[in-house]
Amino acid sequence: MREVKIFKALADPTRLKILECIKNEEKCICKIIPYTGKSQPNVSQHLKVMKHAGIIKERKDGTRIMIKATNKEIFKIIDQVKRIK
Amino acid sequence: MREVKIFKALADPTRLKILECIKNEEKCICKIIPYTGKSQPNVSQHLKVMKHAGIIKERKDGTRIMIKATNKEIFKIIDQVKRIK
DNA sequence: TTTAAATATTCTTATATATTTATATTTAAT
DNA sequence: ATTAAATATAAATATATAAGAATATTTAAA
Repeated sequence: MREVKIFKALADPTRLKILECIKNEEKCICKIIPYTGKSQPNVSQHLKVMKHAGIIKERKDGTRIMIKATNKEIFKIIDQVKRIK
Repeated sequence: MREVKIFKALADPTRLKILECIKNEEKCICKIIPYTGKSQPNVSQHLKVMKHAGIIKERKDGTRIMIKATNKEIFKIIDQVKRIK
């Protein structure tokens, strides 16, 4: 069930923070790490979860890896959930 | 973080099935149980999770408890996630 | 007021997930 | 070729969540 995988990917504060960080522009992982306040391996794991759910994708830029949302629709969904009720 | 709680409430196949069951009409828990194919205590726990997230509410009708979504917006959100990408 | 139906709670176990620490890999520049 | 920066992986641990089994509670009706 793909929906479940997507909802799970969104059901974590650190991952929502990462998405917030890449909401307006593609970002290097090295920028995402300090934004979340978490360790590098921890952020790496969270990115993996979102990658497997298909909600983010990456692009190599030398040593750096740039992350962006696969589909901007995901931000609308998050906003709708925030506004609910 | 209320969003996280809502996403967690949606991140489970049994709970999505329960929501699907009450999508069009308020339903008695006794109808929801066979629909999910899970045990009564298990369904009771899942309902509790969704109640605490604020996405469903209940109404007593004699011995029965009728369940419905607090806000129909939740179904739109689920549909959007299903259609993503 | 006892009984049966519907539902909740508690306890236990199994599994999944998040986090940390340590180490490995990759790439570009020297 | 070596090194440094960026990132990934692995292993260990802690915590959360799901599910089953047993029992308790509530309510209406007999």
